[in-house]
Amino acid sequence: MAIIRNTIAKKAVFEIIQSNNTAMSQTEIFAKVNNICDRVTVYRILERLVKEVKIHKIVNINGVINYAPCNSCEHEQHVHHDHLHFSCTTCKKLTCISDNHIELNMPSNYFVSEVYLTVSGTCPDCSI
Amino acid sequence: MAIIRNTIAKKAVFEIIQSNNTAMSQTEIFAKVNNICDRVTVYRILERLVKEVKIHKIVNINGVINYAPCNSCEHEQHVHHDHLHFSCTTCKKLTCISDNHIELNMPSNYFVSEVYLTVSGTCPDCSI
DNA sequence: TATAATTATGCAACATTGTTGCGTTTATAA
DNA sequence: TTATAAACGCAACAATGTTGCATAATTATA
Repeated sequence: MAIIRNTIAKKAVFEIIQSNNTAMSQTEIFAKVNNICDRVTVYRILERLVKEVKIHKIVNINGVINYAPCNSCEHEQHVHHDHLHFSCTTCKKLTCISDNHIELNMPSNYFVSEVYLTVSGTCPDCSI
Repeated sequence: MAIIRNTIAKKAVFEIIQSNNTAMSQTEIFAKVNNICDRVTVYRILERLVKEVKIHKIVNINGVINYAPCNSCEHEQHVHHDHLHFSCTTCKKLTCISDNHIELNMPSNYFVSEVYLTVSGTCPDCSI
């Protein structure tokens, strides 16, 4: 079984994600690590953090993968985040918004592991 | 005002999307057009078809953009598709599934234009 | 403490997906 | 039939993500 190491770069990446109020892409995160580590290392750290369920992965409506901390969601087996993601078409920012639980009506034989509810539109900052 | 042309390549692309039971990526579509046209042309055709609301754009959980026909959704201003998208983690296929309407509980100042509900997991074909 | 094992990193190279500019071709209206 | 705008091909580029491999760093253990 793999032993998890908490390296300087990993701590820095996690810190950056947690202290931001919107979800961030790899590019944005890498821009903030200030060359502590390589671009590839950031990708690998993100992969590990996702696997450790410390952050989660969300795609915005343009297909760019974003990362957000797993604070609010005290998920049972990581199923059903009780929040939705707002993807602003103007500033491209992705924001987590708490919301009610979603009722699904799935046909049989589909095994559901995650629910992603993303809403696009204009965020308060851009609708002024 | 722009005049819309219905070219051979455009007809072919639309035909391919419509006759497939899962949403398709540009790569899959291009593989099927059999060199009628260039790779770039496929991108531009897809762009036009989206603008004409003949197809719509969905991202799968890996961030790859997929296209599906706008058959079922008799959308009012294209808001609220009454279906969800199932993104299979095994075969990566994206399937449209009809579902009930989703009730949203948005904070004020957020202007909602589109709702994307994507569920990931294992599809019937992969769960055997 | 020394050494082995394994985890994490850097670098280079590559793959995939999507975009832009520009000259040419083609479809449509008059 | 011809003018015009739309669509196209090609080349080049940009952004994002991945892989292989040698090296460095950390942890286990002898």
